[in-house]
Amino acid sequence: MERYNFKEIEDKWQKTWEGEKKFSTKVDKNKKKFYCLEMFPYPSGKIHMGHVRNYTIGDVLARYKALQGFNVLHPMGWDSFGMPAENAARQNKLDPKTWTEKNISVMKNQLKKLGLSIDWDKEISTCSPEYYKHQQEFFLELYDKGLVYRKESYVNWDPVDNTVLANEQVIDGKGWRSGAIVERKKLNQWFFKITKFSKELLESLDSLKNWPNKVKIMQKNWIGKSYGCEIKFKIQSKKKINEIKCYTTRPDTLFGMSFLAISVDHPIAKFYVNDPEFIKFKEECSKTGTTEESIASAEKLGFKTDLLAFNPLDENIKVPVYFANFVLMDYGLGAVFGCPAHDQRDLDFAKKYNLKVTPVVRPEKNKDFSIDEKAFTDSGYLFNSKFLNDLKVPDDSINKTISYLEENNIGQKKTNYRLKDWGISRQRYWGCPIPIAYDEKNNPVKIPKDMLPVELPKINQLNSIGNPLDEMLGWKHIMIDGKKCIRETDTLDTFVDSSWYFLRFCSSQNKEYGFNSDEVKYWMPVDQYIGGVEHAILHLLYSRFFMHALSYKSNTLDIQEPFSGLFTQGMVCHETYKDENNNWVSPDDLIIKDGKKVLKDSEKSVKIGPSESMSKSKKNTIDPEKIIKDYGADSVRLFILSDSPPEKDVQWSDEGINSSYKFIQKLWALNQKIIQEIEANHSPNQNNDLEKITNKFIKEITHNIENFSYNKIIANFHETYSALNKIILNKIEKKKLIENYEKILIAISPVIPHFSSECMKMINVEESLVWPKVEEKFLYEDNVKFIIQFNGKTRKILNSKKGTTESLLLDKIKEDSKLNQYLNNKNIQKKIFIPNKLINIITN
RNA sequence: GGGCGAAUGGCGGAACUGGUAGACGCGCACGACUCAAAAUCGUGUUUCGCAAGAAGUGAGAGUUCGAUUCUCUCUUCGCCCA
Repeated sequence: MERYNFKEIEDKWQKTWEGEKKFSTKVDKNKKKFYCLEMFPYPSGKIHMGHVRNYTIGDVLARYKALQGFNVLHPMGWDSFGMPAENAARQNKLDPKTWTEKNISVMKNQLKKLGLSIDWDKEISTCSPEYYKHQQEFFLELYDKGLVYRKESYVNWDPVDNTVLANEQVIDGKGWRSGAIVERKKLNQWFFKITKFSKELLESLDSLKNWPNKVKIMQKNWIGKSYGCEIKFKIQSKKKINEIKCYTTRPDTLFGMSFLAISVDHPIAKFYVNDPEFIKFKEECSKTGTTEESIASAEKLGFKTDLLAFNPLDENIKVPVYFANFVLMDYGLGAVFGCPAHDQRDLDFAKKYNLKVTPVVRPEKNKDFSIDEKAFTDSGYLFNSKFLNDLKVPDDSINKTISYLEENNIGQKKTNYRLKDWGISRQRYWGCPIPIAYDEKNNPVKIPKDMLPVELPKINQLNSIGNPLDEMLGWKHIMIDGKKCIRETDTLDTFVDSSWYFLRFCSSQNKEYGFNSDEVKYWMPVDQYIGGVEHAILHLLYSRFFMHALSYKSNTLDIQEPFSGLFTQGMVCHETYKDENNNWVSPDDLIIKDGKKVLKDSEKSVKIGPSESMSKSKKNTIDPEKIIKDYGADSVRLFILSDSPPEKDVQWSDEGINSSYKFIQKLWALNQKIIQEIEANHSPNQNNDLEKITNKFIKEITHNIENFSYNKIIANFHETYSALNKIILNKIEKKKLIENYEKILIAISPVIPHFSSECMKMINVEESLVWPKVEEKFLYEDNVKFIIQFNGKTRKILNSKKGTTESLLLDKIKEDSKLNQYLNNKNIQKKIFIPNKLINIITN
């Protein structure tokens, strides 16, 4: 028998689909829409197994929804601005544009070989001027709405490469390339006012019913709403400083206050700018990075001022005021009061500077309590706190203290968010230019609409130092309304590019504006968004913000939430290998000899390590293109779904892909048998289970696709294959066989579309296909399996008619030679009977 | 340190609202075909036991006629935040 020639058949169907534009979609208001979107890839060079998994999961859903009659939008694009292109360009001395475009064309070809049902007519690339032109318009639109502003802010500065580093380029406080210690440096930068929507972004999370709970919790924590209090502290000073305001979530610990700590960027720092000691201290502070983590783990440092702060609850108590490196100006008010007994950071600080440690919360009333090395942060009762003593911590104590502070006009209840405004300036070449220039007084001027897009100037070679746009004088200097201006040379964070691409897909060719509002109204929101959980916070939050911001004060757009459904898939893992010198070894360099994996060249054995997420550094990657070439796209699709539930990690294995390949060959053999049976043209005959098998299969597979239980779909495939194989030679009537086989082929088509199309062609199924309905009548069972339990232990399964009564079942049990033993010489104390399911007899 | 989640054969994993634990796949063993091997097909495969049977879902308790599923405590691991 002829083997299944996947190469020829897959190629044929991919060409057919492309030729007839099978997957191109248009707005059709008579049809219900379904917007299926997977996170678009960064064109890094080649697709990897993570992409294969992501896009296969999405493709199964898109094809299934299309068969169900939905008008499906399933587009693809390229997140094509970003640092890897710049790094590659510096290394290989070429233009990032050339590098990126080459990668896109390679990867697009690879994706096409997977047989995805993508509407390539809607393809977009964020680095093309047709795309980022509209992004620049949006920027100016948000600028007009007051949602964009400029301020001085810290960046990670690499003093050797003279460049700004992203947080992930800072490794252990050092620059990833130069190894130099990273400094904090202040630069003028652009921000999106995401904090304006803190409340909305938090509250509308509840409306996202089809999001994983864990992602919603992560976003909630990131936004970080807290209830607290702003407190005024009177200051004793020879300078013109009367008071300092602090924000705190723990006003109830005020009697434990032993110092006040303020940020070096706090307004009162201006009184110290000429103090050489302070300047030195500020420089010292700039040596820690900008991430919360690096600030938290750095040694706590303070600079003692000549100021004293009064405790607002008892003016006889005065405490010193310090500038401290762990207080940031952009959280709260840039000033906090220190209560060492109940905050570990404050305790470390107090120990270093010999400050008083007064405990004010103790776990039990009327018991001695003191603080040693560890701050006490649990709940308990207040003490050492005069009129607040014995209040229950935290609820009573915080509320009562706030009431007292408000009544006495010392403090005010306030809600605070951890979320900070989104810094969007990047001192890089390969990004979307910010459509702003500065006049001679350095005031920002919008680039007029008719001068958009601000195109990135062509560049021949990137230097390793600084931002190349700074050097492009011809580009930088422009005239706006007859005035000499200088362009902004920073580019936008690439997260901006991906914050609205899903809108662009709705009308990707629209020239006038970023999208057409009619088309957006029809397609949006994305019904199912699929991608890695690593984007659970930033990308998803930024996209949500962008929708809120575009809808804000808009009469054309009123969609707040871009993604009504979200699915986060797991990673693809592979075993790791090391040679005798502990160097990573690629699976491609191994062969199997005597059942053991050995090095191809030397035949030396390797150490097999744990299965880990595929990465170039551990050399445990598998190239999808090679696998598709060897096994075919359908086999790859089948395997990538089969072993694990999609939300969990999956182990790639040679045995696994091989088994999928063999399964398709078996299906092909079955197909040949079926064709022969159809040609045999059997006359009608009773008594076979074909309809039952078909309908059971459709019922299960429908349920499993709806629930993202894709691994169980593959199990359904195997079960159905075995069942069919058993009955197929039972001389089934031609018409019935074709009808059922067609349904089965449609049901497997979302996973293995090429194979299914080929088989359908062989039985001449050509009309437009519809997902089959389950016919319950074929699933009706006369007999039910009754579970017979004695004292809770299952002893036998009895087949009996549906609706068998308790007493009838009991009779059957008494007749059964094995079961009646359990009743001999026993009294029945109790019987639990569940109709058509179970009887449990309790005896003594 | 905080939040979230997970733990089931040699391995990946099934078990819908509590009701036959181990579907399906991998691996392994045996058998058929073959001079032989590969491929293919068939049978078996939680553990102990020849068997009848007993034990068994990370550990310990609890609720229940009945718990992988619900509650509590603990252990280990993963992810996110710090």
